[in-house]
Amino acid sequence: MIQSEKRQKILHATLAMIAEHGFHGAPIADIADRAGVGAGTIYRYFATKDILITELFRQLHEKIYMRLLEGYDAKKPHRERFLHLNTSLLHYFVTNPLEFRFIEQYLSSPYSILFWQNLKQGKGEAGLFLYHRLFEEAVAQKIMKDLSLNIFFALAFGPLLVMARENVLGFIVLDEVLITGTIKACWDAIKR
Amino acid sequence: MIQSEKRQKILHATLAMIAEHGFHGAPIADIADRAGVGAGTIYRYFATKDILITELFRQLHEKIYMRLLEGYDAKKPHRERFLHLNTSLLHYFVTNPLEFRFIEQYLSSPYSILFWQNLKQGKGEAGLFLYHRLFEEAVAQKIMKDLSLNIFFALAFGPLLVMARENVLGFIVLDEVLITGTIKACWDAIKR
Amino acid sequence: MIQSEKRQKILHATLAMIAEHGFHGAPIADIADRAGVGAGTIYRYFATKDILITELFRQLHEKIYMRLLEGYDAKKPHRERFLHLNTSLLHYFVTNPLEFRFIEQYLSSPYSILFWQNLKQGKGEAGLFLYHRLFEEAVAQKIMKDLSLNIFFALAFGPLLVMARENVLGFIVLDEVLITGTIKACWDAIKR
Amino acid sequence: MIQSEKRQKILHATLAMIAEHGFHGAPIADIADRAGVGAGTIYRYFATKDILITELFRQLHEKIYMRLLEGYDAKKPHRERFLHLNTSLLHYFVTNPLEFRFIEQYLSSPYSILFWQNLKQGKGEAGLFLYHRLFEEAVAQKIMKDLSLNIFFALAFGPLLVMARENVLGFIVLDEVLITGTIKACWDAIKR
DNA sequence: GATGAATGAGCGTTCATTCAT
DNA sequence: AATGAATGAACGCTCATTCAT
Repeated sequence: MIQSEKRQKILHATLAMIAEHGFHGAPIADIADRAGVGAGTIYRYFATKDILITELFRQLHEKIYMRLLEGYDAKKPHRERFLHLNTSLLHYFVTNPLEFRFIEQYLSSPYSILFWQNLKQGKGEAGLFLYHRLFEEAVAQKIMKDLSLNIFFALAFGPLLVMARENVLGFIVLDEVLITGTIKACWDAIKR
Repeated sequence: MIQSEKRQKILHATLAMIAEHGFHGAPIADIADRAGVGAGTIYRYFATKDILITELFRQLHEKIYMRLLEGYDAKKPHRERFLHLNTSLLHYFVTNPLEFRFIEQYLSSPYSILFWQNLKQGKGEAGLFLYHRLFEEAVAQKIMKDLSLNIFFALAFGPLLVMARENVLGFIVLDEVLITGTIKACWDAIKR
Repeated sequence: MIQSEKRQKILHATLAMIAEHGFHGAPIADIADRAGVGAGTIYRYFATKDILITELFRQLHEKIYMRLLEGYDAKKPHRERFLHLNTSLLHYFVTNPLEFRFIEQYLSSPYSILFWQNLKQGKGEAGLFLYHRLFEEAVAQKIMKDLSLNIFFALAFGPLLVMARENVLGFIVLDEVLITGTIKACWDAIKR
Repeated sequence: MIQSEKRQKILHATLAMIAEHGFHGAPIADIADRAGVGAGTIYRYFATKDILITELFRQLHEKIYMRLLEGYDAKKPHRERFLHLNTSLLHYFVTNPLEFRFIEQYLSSPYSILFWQNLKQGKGEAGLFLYHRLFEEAVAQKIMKDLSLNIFFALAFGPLLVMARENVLGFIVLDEVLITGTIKACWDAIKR
């Protein structure tokens, strides 16, 4: 097994363990077992458990950002761009429930405070950047309500996160129709 | 100090510790110190740490439900009722940031699985019940879109949770005007 | 309830708890519950738990000694006296299994070291004293083997303790005939 | 140090601590110190303290059984076989006082209930098996008294246990002559 | 005198991290 | 480079003892 493969196995085992059992139920020994490596080996790739977790989040975040960019066309109408982004994101969470469970826990915990701060300071390329531009333009063109960016984020992401959670818990089954329908409703909340 | 006071002190210390430092950073010894009691004392009121945490959530949940009922009038128009509920809730989170931080972490963690299941099975009186009725009526009267309950919950709560988080992290300052404005936008998402 | 009654209740609760659950499984709180008194009350009668246990043993020891004296006639033949003492003792253990369980654990634990030392130094009146005299006389009169006192104790008490244990564990049912028969066999071991 | 050595060091430290200070006075931390290992290390070899103790007893029991078999010849006369077994056992206890102290406490405590039950049900090879056969034959051949097995055990082991205790407490000094003499007296108790 | 709530030292156990192999 | 046995600090929890009522 080459190095980067091993690194990925460790990251994935961490993802699965935390997604399924929470931060509480994910000791390094179990992660190592699940990754098929020795416990000590993990420390050759990640200096501490916290860094492993932070790095896992960073990687997922980047991966999702890349996914959102796929097929995104900054020249299309704002509504269409918005639908594209949110539909992609929700679709991603629905097809990757473990990742969603991890991200959800990460973002709700004190772990994420640094992430949020960096994000708001514009450090690190992020999906938010796309929304940022989209919202600013649309507000200027009076297509969207005259609300602040943070409010738009709330109106745009909030419903999506709750739906992804309901999906992961088995309370709803999200198909393409339902996803599109709901994202359209989100648009209603922000459009003028 | 009378017994129920001490119990409340313990619950509040738990709330504050977990809100500020996460489940990780809240050992019983620290909670006890913060509550001004001995570590052993906590176990006179709560059999295990898990039960303490679960009970804390249950109590907050009940308290918030009561708060939502205040001034709620089932005879008023649906939009007004919706605005009342969501405004009250967001207002509550804004004025009780520690409680929000705790609730957010609790609901994102495996702790909450039981809670969600009970909720969906209608066990325990909950704020959701009010929304339930409200949504069903409004859908029947073609005031709201023809979406499922779970989708409404997502559209109604999602933005609110994100805003409360942004508020607690200091990214936005929510005043009454902003709260009302955003909740009205939420209504746009669900109304026909 | 008068004082001495309460004291007895505490002693009996201690006896029962330790007999049934061992030294491990007998916290003061449980003993207090079983005795029907407050936990603090126990400390008005016994300075520490160790003293309570030691005093319980002392009391049982004295009680049993008194029992052995009943009907004991130093003028009867040695064999008869021996049969009387051992039969009484085994009978006592059979009819008081909790006391036997407690005594057995006490004597096997480091608690008892002091007791043994005192006994050997002749401190405290004890059943052993009767045996002491009996053995010395019988050896002098060539009725018993020419063995040391300690060996006689072993030959006289050893079988009795094992039988009492087998009885308490339900492996044998000891009736009068069996008791007498076995004690007679013990006599065979020590007589010339 | 190889693994099995470390395991043995832990078992021996447990033996010594419990023999000297009782179950009470043998916390894992002290056992670990005495074994020269970290406290956590013990849990790599034994899942719980109870399992450590139970396993220690099991191992001692097996070792002693093996010792009794040494030089045991089922074709020799019953008396000789009996003297061999009991002399070996008492000799073992005299030369291994710590083991005797531990075994004594173990067998008197609630720990041992399971052991007794298994023994009586014939589970696990045990020294008792040898006695079993010996007694049955000797009774059939009218060499021994017509008593039940349990009674024989009492008459055979009882004195031996008391003597071992007196030896360990320093009240008697058992040499070969004394051991043999006493065991012969035990035979008198069971022979016809 | 009697209580039982309160205490905190001390327990058994876990687990992030280290390091000899 | 990789391992996993070893570690011990830190955890959740218990319980003998105290003391305000």
